Amino acid sequence: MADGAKGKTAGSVLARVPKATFRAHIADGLRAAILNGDIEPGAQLVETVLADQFGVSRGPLREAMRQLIDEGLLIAVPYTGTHVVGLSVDDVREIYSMRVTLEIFAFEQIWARRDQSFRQGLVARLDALTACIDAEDDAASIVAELQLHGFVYEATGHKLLIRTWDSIRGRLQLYWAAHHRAHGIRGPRRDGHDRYVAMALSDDFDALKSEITDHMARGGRQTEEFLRGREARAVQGS
Amino acid sequence: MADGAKGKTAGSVLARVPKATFRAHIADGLRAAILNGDIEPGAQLVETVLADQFGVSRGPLREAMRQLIDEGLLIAVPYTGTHVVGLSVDDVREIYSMRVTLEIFAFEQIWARRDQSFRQGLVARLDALTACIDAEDDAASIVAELQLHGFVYEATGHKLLIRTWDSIRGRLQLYWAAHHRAHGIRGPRRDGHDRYVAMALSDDFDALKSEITDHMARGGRQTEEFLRGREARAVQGS
DNA sequence: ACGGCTCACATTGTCAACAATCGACTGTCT
DNA sequence: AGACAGTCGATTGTTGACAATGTGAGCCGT
Repeated sequence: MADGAKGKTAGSVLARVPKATFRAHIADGLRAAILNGDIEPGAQLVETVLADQFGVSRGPLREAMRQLIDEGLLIAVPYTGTHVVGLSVDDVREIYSMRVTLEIFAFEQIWARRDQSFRQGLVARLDALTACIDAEDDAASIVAELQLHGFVYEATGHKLLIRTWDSIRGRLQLYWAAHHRAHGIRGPRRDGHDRYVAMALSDDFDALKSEITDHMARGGRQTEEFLRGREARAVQGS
Repeated sequence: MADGAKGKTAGSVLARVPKATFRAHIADGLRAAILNGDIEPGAQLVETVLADQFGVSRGPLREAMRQLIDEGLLIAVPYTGTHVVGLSVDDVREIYSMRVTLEIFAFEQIWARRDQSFRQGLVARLDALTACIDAEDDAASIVAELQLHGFVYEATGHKLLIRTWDSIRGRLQLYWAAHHRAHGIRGPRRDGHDRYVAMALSDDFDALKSEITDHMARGGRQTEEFLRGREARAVQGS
């Protein structure tokens, strides 16, 4: 609609001024604290305490919490309390089974449209992930792996799919982060993702499908085993 | 208070006491108003006005609005305004393409576990839908169709999948409701769903898959055409 | 000693007032 | 006449106080 836009020199790089609104800022901070493990799964969150901690009133904090509830990281019961979501084997199974379907769907969407920039982007993110793994930086590896997979979703341009991925990513990161804190090294080995990317750039869609299925099965199994061990320990410790 | 109710005969059916909290109540009311067409797509929502209208303060209303934003029914830009989401052809394409994938996934999950109660539930919802169509009650038909498909998702017990369906259902209902208001009769004919259910109860998974694909293609095309006509009219009218 | 009741505390839900920001209008300068 | 700066109204963002609700401890009666 008549944007006129004459100049606007290089709009892309400097578009990120703080942009205001506490809500988003707080939500980011809280999310980071949860995924970082500063607040552990199952812990109760009290609005007044957090409000003080963030130095804001309860209003914006409330809205931030509600956003995290929608992301599936928090659970609230009225007039009673709000807790960080707990870790459960069932959830992991659901997340990984869903990822298989969604990721294959993503590749269906983009398969015929894979261009140079897609290939380059994918390889770049694989390199970044590999670098993090080689540097043995687990936290960075988790982020890099999420970005590798996230790039595929983004590339489809399918807004609804991206939304859905966003709603899963948080929980996935929560599990990985917990795994990382417990065992140190977590991520799949390098070659796992090498094969994944190779298939993604190949012309054999069926091979990619089974690679995704295997990839997820491996990841899911690994995470499940970690959780089962954790549960066993919890029972023992109680 | 302290109802003490030792008896509580039949705990399952009466679990739904009002349960308090304005937020949910307002969210329901607002959602209904939007889907009903009382507030039309693209319209601006002003917090103060709605707060008066609902007879509550801006606090709870704000949270209800934020919930609808997460459901994809509203769009807010900070300090500026909140609008009901507009109707777009791209969105419809995305929704229907996603539905194909999700619904096939749902049947994959439940295929081997289809028991008597599943079959009965499915048929019951088909009958309900058929009755609404025969009665030419479009509004009820829309709800019934959503419940038919929703039943499949629910039956999987896959919480994440159900969540995802919930996040799509609102938008889908928005489009159908708009279509209904514009053209009166909207829904696919009876036999479309008859075949769908027949396949869902058969033992031929591949046949079901193609039926779902066709089913969605028909629905998507129909909705798309409606939207294109609407856009053309809008351009003409402007 | 056990079950039920009451009461106080902790926490969330709700409200009305205040501040920050955006968009458009208007008046002025070139 | 055109463009820019300043200002005004509208709307959302934020705040602190107050009300409703759920939970657990302690008390009383049996």
